[in-house]
Parts: sequence; C-alpha cells; structure tokens
Amino acid sequence: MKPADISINDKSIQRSAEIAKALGHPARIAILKILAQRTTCFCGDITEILPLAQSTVSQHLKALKTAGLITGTVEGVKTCYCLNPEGIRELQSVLSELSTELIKTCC
Amino acid sequence: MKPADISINDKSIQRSAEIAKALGHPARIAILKILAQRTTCFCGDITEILPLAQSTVSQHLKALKTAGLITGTVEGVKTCYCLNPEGIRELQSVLSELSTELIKTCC
DNA sequence: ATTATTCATCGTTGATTAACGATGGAATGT
DNA sequence: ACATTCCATCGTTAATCAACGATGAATAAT
Repeated sequence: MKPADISINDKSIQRSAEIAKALGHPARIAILKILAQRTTCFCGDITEILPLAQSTVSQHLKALKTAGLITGTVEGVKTCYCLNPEGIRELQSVLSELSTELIKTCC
Repeated sequence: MKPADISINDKSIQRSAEIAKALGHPARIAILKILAQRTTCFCGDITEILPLAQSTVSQHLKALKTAGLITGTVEGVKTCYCLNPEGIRELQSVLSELSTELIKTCC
C-alpha cells in the first residue's frame, strides 16, 4: 500500500480537527458529559453545575452546536440541549479511526 | 449508579481536553499521520510536505510534544520526531472512553 | 399589563494561537 | 577554520478564544 498523500486540506483531516477542537476545552467536555448523563434533554442549568457565567456557558454550547455535536431546540422560554446522535457517532468514528491509524505504527 | 459529579477541574477531563486541543488543528493531525506513515523515525522534512514555514511546523511539533503525543530526539544536526507510543495509547483510551460514554445516551 | 425567567447576543478585555521571517547555536562537511 | 545545514527560538502581527457583565427578546406567571 502506497503511502497516501497527506494534506492539510484533506476534508477528513479538517473535520477531525474541527471535532477535536470542539473537545479542546474542559468546559465543553464537561458539558457533553452532563448532557450524556441526563436521559432527558437538558437546558441551561449547566450554569448551575459549572462555575461559569451564563454567557460563557452559552458560548460553549454554541461552539458545540456549530461543531455538530449537540442540538438545541427552543422550548418556550427555555432551550433544550441534547447530544446530537449523528455528531457523536461521527466523533466516535472519526477519532477511533484516527487513533487506530496512529497506534498501528510506532517507532 | 449515581450520576457522577462532573467538574471542570476533573483531572481526566483536563487531560482529555489537552489531548483534544493538540489534535485541534489540521496541521497537527497531518503531522501525526505523517509520523505514523513512516516506520522509521522522522525529522523535519515535514516542512516539505506541508505548505507551512519551517518555524510554523516547528511550533506545531512543539505543541504535540508538550501534549505528550510525540517525542523528539536530537540526532546530530537533525531532530528525529516519532509518535510517542505511550501518548498515542493514552489518546486512544481517553478518546474512546469519552466517546463510548457519550454514545451510550442520547435524547 | 406588568413582572419575572431564560438565554442568546453584544461589547469588552486579556490571553492564547497561528503564521511568518530573522537570528543564531550546534553539528557536519570541506 | 569556514561554510552549510537543520531547526529551535525570538519578535511580530493578526486572528481567535475565553471570560464576564449588560442588554434585550421571548415566553410564562401574576
């Protein structure tokens, strides 16, 4: 098997980096875990769990949503955030693929 | 099982975020893949593969090294970079753990 | 109609990142 | 001894991020 070209502009690399970037802050990982803990959807009392201002939490939620890892649906005055199954599956596949690829060879 | 406390200061969350952050740039993922492709150790002609200045590549290498994902050993005038098996294994375990945890529940 | 609640967005600040060229130390080759 | 090569580091610039408080829109509650 020939060594595949590796380019910064590779779509899959781009996407992996995007997902990893979204995970690249403790608050955002914590948020994902919180969302995973509640079977039911969840809204903004994340603010009560994390030691962060409401606006900061909202910002992190936005980042996660932009990366496709969560969804947010307005329910009256509240907003219900949930893990986005599709995004999480993508996270799973993309990252496991990457780590298998890396772990296969070492010096 | 009670819902575990989730804290931004959790060591494991911190470490996961650190690793994810290191992966959070296309150039760094590309570098890891390049290192994985060469069975033998590798040094700085990454610069020839990626469309980035030598100093920029060096910066990214430093970031990966700081995160514990690669090692760099000076060999004469060159520096040989390799995947750090320990770090890569950690990457693997940390991220797969996280994604299983997330994928388990969805709304 | 007024008030209270929830949260997204704005504006701000300081910190960090990404990129580059330039410099210079260390080893190798002549 | 000198030139060359490799690369880490410095200094710089522009951009992005992380955090906050303030504002304001939308809905729900009185």
